[in-house]
Amino acid sequence: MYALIDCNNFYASCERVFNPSLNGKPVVVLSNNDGCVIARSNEAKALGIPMGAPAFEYKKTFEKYNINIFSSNYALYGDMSSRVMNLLSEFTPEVEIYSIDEAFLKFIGFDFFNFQEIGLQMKRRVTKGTGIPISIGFAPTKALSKVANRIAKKFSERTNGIYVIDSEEKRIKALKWLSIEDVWGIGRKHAKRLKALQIYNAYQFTQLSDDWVRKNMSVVGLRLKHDLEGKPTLDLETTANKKMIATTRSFEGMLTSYQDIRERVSTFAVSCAEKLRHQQSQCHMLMVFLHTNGFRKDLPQYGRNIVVKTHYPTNSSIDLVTYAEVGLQAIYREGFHYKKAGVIVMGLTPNNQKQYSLFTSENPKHEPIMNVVDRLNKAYGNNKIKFGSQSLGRQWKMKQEKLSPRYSTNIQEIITINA
DNA sequence: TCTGGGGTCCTAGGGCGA
DNA sequence: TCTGTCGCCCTAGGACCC
Repeated sequence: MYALIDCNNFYASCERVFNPSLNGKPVVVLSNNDGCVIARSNEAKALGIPMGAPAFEYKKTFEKYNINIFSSNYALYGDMSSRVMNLLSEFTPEVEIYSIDEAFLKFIGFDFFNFQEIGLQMKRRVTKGTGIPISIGFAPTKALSKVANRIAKKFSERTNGIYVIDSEEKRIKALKWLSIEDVWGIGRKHAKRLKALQIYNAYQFTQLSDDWVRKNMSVVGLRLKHDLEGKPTLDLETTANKKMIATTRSFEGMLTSYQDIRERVSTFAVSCAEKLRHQQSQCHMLMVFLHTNGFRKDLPQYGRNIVVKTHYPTNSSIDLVTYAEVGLQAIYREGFHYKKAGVIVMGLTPNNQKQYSLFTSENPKHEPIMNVVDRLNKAYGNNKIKFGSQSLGRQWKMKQEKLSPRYSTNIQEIITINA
C-alpha cells in the first residue's frame, strides 16, 4: 500500500501556524519579487484568485477583500517541511519526499492494518507536532494514492481528509470521477489531445490500448496507465543527489549594462557553487542564460544560453564565477533591456570521483579557501564573503515587502507572546 | 511600472568509431 | 580502401511536476 500525504495550502498554512489570527481569513503567498500568487488559503481560492495570478493585476481584489498577503519565506517553509517529513517517517521507514509539501509513504507488511486508522494517527501527530493540516490518500499504487489524496481533500468534510482506495469498485469510481486534466502526469498538452479523442476522465484513459499510449505518450504515459490500473509500476524514488543545480532570478527592474548583469551572474554562480559544495558534488559544465522581458512586446526581444565546459570538475566559487563570465561575455548583446538571467551547473559528480585532466588542473588553494568561506558564511550569515566580481557596496534586493519573520530558524525572530 | 524558481525524465537525431 | 550498419554518446527540445 502507498500513501500520499500532502500539506494543505502549505505556504499559507505555515504563515497561519505562527499567526493564528489568520485562521478563517483569506491568505495568499507571493513568488520571488512579489510577482505571482503561488499559494492560497481556501478562503482566497473561494474569492476566485487563480494560481499564478500576477500580484499587480489583483491588487484591487486584495484590497477589496482584505486579503492577507505574504512574500515567500523559504527559510520558514523549508524548516516546517522538514519537521512534517520527520514526523511522517515515524510511521514507516519507506518515505519519498516528493516536494516541499508532499511525501509518498510505502507500507510493506501492513496487510491486516486499518489504513483509515493509520491515517488518523498521522493527522493527529502532524497537527500536534507542527500545526500544519494534511490530507492523506491510500491506494495500492502511487498514481492511485494521488487520486485518493485528491478525493480526501475535495470531500474533506465527508472523508476527514483521509481516503483509502482498497477495492476495485472504489478504484473505478474514483477514476471515473477524476477529469483527465487532473490526472498526475497528464499535463496540458496531453489532456488537450486526449479530450479531442473523447477521453474525458481517468477511467477512459485506462481503457485505451497499451500500444496507443506507448506510441503517443511514451513509456512515461504507459507506466502511468498501468499504475492507474492498479498494477504497481512506479516505485518510491531514492533520494540521490541532484543532477543539476540552478540559481536563476528575474530582476526587480530591467538591466542594460554589462557590469550590472555580470554582478548578478557572478552571484548566481557563487550560489550554485555553494549548493554544489553542500551536496558534496562538483560540476563539469555550466550554463549561463539571459533574456529580455517577454511581456514587454514594445521592446526588442533577445535571449540566449550557452554551455561552458570546465577544464576539470570543480565546485570552487572562484572557478565557476570565471566560467560564468566567459559564458556571459559570449551571449551578452548591447542595447537590450534584460529581465532575467541564471546559472545552471550540470554534469554533476560526487567529490570523491574526480576525473583529472592531463593538461590543466585545479588550483589546490581553492578547496581550503572555499572551506573557510563556507564556515564564515555559516557563522555570520550568507553572502558575508563576496567575490571580486560581486559588488561590495551594492545590495541587489528582491522585492519582499510582506515578508514574515523566520520564526523557527532565527532566534532574533522567534515568536513573542504578549500575556 | 509590476508576470517565480527549481527540478526530472524521455525522445529524436546527428556524430562517430568499430 | 571504401562503404554500410550498428550501437553508443551527446544535445536540444518537449513534456511533466511542485
